[in-house]
Amino acid sequence: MQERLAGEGSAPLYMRVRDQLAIRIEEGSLTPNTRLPSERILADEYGTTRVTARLALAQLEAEGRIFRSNRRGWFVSPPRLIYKPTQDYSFSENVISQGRIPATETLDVTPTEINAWLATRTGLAVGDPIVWLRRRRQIDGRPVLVENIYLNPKRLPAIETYDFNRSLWKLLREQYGVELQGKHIEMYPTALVGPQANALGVTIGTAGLYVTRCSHDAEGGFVEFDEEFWLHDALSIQVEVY
Amino acid sequence: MQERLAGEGSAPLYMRVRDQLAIRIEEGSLTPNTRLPSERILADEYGTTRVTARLALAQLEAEGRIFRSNRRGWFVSPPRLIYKPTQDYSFSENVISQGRIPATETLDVTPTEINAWLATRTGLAVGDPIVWLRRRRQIDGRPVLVENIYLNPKRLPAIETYDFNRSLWKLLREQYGVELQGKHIEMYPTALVGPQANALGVTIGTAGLYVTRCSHDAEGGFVEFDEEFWLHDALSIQVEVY
DNA sequence: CTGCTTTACTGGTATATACCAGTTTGACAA
DNA sequence: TTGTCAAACTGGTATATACCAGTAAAGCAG
Repeated sequence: MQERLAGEGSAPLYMRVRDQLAIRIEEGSLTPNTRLPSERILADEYGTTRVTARLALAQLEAEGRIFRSNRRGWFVSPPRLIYKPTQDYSFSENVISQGRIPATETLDVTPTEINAWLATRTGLAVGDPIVWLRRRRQIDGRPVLVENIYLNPKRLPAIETYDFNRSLWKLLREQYGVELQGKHIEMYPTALVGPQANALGVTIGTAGLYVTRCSHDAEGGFVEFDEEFWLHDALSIQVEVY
Repeated sequence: MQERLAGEGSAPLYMRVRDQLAIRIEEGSLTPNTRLPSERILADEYGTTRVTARLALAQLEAEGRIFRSNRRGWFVSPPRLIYKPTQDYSFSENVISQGRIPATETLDVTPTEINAWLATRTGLAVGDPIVWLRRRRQIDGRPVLVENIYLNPKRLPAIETYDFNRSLWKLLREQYGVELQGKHIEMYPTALVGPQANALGVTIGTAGLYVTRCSHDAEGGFVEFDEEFWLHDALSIQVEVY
């Protein structure tokens, strides 16, 4: 190809490449979940090198417009899931209501003990028993979050014997009569590292959103503490205040 | 120096450099707002090249642990500001209550008209008058967000004549008797580009958090629409639900 | 001491190249 | 037709190098 981009705007080359790709996404010639041309081909098309092409791709990734799948290529990001933490309790119902297909996988269920960090979050004492549940959740087949859930076995006896590949919220309500009342939610953007990046199949350091949620029942007793690691391009958060 | 890092864990070199720097931050030999050694010096210290050193730095930046100031160097990030969108109305008061020093600069005040995008957000009609206000806000001298505020001149006559380098929320209450009642908040992680990156003095593409807030008064009338662009490492969001 | 200019230093952008580690595809054998 | 294996291709990591564009410090002139 060797079609060099004009340097009119004097913008950096990698931003001009970014702009060209953004146009191809916006105008619809590249639709959600479509694979982009490979880095080597893009570099050739725009008359530059892989390093610069990767800068342009990293830019679009940071904007949440494309994502990568390990050694498979770059893909156009699907729309963000709208998530209303003050209203939504069920991931699955929320995903379905937006016309998409949810999936949940249980990675691990481990009875363990409260450590210092969990003690300050849950109000329980260090050494108290807790059930640690790890799940991965998908939208349209794409893993978008992993979560660590810590369940209070005093409030939820034999909780570890249930199937977790379904709505936890429904399980708590139907099997234990728990009506979640209060929640404390905290969230901030950060990078996905270690087990979280692995479980989501993304490069270590991919941008993410970290969300924690501590739920209590109607009597104010601690029920569950939830720690979620989302892909940063997968959700949009909405809060209504009255 | 030329002290090459052992490759025991077989982790990539740039991650091992990252780990070394993270330790220096955690143990306190690098404190908030301290400048890190320059990229060239780091590359030399760890026996590698600038490109790899930059990978390590970009990693820590994505995690929100360091930030850069254009051509001045890399610095250790200060703690995140805790922001409770359901409770907090005043940026300044919130910053002060966390023992830090706020500052606000008015960048621009422009009377203009509602466009299609604003119409869907505010409920007003295309062509209706609106006052567009641009501000930059700092914590301890570091610009952490820029905002576009759209004020309803029908509800707030002569609003453009006031000084905006203070709490807008107090201005509305004291001068117009507005008691904000309902808010619709939306937020998602994205990259800072164009005027926003410029105003914050960061590289185009720096990770950010985009927050919009639409406020109504007690009678349900539209008062103001606010669009905020935050540095991604500057805040932690907390929501309480009862 | 003050104010200006020069210089050194910083990160920002870019090229060229190489090898590695998974994924996908296509050829071939059973 | 099915299963296996090799080849081609993908992004991931890394070195070496160069020049540009701002920042900050040193030095000099007044």
